[in-house]
Amino acid sequence: MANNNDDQFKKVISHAKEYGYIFASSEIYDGLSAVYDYAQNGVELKKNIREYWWRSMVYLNQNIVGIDAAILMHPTTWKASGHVDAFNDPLIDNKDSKKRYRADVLIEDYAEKLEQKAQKEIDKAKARFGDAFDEQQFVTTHPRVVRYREHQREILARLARSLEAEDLADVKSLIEELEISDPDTGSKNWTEVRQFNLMFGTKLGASADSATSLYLRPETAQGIFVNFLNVQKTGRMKIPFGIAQTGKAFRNEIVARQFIFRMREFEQMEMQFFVRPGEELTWYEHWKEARLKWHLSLGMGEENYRFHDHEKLAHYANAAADIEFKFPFGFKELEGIHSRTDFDLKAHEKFSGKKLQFFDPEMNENYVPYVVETSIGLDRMFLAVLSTALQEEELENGSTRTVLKIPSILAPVKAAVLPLVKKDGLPEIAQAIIDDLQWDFNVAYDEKDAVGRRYRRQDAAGTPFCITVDHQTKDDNTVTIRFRDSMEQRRIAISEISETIGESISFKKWLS
RNA sequence: GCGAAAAUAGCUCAGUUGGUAGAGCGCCACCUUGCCAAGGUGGAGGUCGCGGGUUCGAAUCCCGUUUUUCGCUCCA
Repeated sequence: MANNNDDQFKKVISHAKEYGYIFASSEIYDGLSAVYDYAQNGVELKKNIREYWWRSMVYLNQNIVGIDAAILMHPTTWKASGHVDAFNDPLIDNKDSKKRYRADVLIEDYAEKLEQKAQKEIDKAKARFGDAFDEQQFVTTHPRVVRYREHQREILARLARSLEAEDLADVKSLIEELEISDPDTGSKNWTEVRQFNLMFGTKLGASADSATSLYLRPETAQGIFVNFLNVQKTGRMKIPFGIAQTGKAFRNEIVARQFIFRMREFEQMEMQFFVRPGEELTWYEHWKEARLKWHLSLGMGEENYRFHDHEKLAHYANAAADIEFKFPFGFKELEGIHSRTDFDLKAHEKFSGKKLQFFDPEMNENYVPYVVETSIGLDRMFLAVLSTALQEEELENGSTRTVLKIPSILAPVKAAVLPLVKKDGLPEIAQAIIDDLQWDFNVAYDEKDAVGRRYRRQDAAGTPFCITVDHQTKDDNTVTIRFRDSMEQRRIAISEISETIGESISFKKWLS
């Protein structure tokens, strides 16, 4: 089972390369870890997914508008968002158990144990003295309690000092002095402490000494939050309303793997929906449902999706769920729907000193809106489509067919126009058909090899329609249209081609 | 970052005890006059991931290194 899935995943990866969807970045230099390029077909599929999302979110919701914020943002943004703290971890490995821990957490846990010991003494005394117990006096005089607490304070103070000064050697020393061991195995054989910063740093300004340190954004959401008031004012938006954005984000993952599932440079499609405080959970449920409906509209199988509600919530959220998709390597997060409360806007108010509030005429008051976020990984969506679409079919005649059943609205090339033979004027007719279709659709031409083989070639590339020009075309201006998924063929007039394709890739048909 | 496995043509892979780099598919040209792949002829494409070493001689043995896959770890 696992092997089958591995095989399927390998096939997806090599098919992605062979048919011009995904290449490893800088391949001639042996590639770059966890960075990939979208190739000639990949760029079309990605663009089509983005557009399918954008139309659904922005065009079909009169109270949602889009923006495209810069990747570079003022550095204080990341202090306010919490990324500077939360994305910056001092990590240490145990050489024996091969386990990795956060060094600061190990030390904090040790300090916590001291506090527990002190608490134990207090509880003991409390039990002994009953009502006569003076806790205030006890904790300041009892030698063991005083010692535990003092020691704890010293440790935490030193940890804070070391982290502040980025003195990782001292953090290591602290672990050694305290004889902290691996919680699992008891080993004290530690590596050096290393700082892992998940944000990519860069410099603004050409000369090194005057340059400002910046980060490449680790999420697109903050570009929306800092523009909240601009959009609200200039767009005359009334709560509830949303701001949508697609764009690149960057994370220096410790381990980035599984093809394009986890990349260091990736693209998000996010929408932040601003609501009245207290109404956020209603909207949270609304967007959970709406987003799942969007996924299901593509017809990739209801059984391939499931919700995963978060039990452990991030510091800013009061409800969170993932839409998980069944990738070749199992169910994994594809999209997140988070109720982010007023955390982000409040934080930006605090750090910027600017009010980020909405005057609600119905309630006649100002407030900081609550936020419900939908955030989907475009690259993950791409992988979901590609891995589900790739199928090998056993045909009645015993042969197998490799076919990419990409939903036609997302397919990179909508139709291939094929002259049955490359003479007798058929190529010229085919070319004339292309000249007409290419105004509305991305179409391809192929005259090489037997037409059956060309069909298979287009199947493997994911093209939903083949238009074949034959000798009869010269007599009555009809062609054969052949459908990728059913392999069915139908005779239609040249004048009907555009309408037939157009109908099958109509947003209205797919999204309503 | 640790551990394990791997890296040979566009793809999938073979390559014997170290002795002149191969197959299938794909690609290109021409022929075959063709409606569901795999007819014929010809052709292009690889300093075997990279760098050292051992050897008369290295894809093959040794060391290092890079990348990939899987596991651990982390994950807003």
